[in-house]
Amino acid sequence: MYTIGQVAEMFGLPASTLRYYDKQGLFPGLERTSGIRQFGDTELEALRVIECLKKAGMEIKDIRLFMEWCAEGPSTYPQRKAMFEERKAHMESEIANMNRALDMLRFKCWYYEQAIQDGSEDRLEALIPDNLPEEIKGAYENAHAR
Amino acid sequence: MYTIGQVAEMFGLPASTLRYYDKQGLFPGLERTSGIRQFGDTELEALRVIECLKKAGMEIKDIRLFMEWCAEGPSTYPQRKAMFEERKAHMESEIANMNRALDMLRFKCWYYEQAIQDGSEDRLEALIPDNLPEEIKGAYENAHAR
DNA sequence: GTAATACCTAAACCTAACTTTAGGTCAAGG
DNA sequence: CCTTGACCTAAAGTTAGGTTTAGGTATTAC
Repeated sequence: MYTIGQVAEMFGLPASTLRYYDKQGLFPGLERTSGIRQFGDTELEALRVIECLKKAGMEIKDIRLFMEWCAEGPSTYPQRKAMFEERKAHMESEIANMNRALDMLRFKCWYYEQAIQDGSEDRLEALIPDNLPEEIKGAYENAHAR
Repeated sequence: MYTIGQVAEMFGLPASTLRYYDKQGLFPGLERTSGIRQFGDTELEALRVIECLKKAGMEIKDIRLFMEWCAEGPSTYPQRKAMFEERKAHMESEIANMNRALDMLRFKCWYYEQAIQDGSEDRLEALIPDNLPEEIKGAYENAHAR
């Protein structure tokens, strides 16, 4: 069993954030002795899952729902699975989107590199979009695909 | 030249957002005739860039900085390039992070699939982490790597 | 015994990025 | 004329996810 301060240290989070998560219902079974929170293995695992789900773009209220399902037992396996499947699909499309934005950035980096060498953008503008060098053509097309 | 309503329609954004962007200085050269905003090609291209930079996680105030540099001419090519390079690095690490979270999700989906078939998590817990099937081992290890 | 820590709460505050509201101008249509 | 619709502004409101503050308790250190 750990105190809030120890857990804060372990996860590199301020204690206030852990209190906030608790208040939002993210630790449904969290116990206390004389008012003081006792974090056990269940809560540490919950925190690991919370970190993942936050990276996956999930809101606190949905994470709470998941934690409640966990506390309810095997009858909620299907809901939990469905939630993860939905998140997985959402994230895959998010990553695809970000890769497109990244291609735009790659193109812009190349573009300014050329502009710096040339001293202006004029020569460059004549190259776009039909006379781009091979090295950057893919990124350009990917970034501008609708 | 387009009115704010036309641009809003073209980009699928509310006009209030375009006014907000303008107020934040995202269209430094935007002209008006008798008070009414006139969006030209420069502004449409700016909006495309804004959409990209927002996906790249950039804040409005940094996007404004970029737009100001564009308005200043060739002397700011190096700053602009540096900004894109920094964003590119940031995004690459973001995407790597998200891929780790995605592996955790893949593992969880598999896990609940098994739990539903078994009716409980008990058999499953005995498999983790050393007796996982090959198909999911990679995702598990990737998701739990520090 | 008293001072420093670590914990607790409720409630106010914060930030970003919008959105909504309230009130006003102007041109076209009936 | 007068109403409808598209534009304008400033300012207030909204949401999420915390963070900070103010005040209180309980344990340990000197």
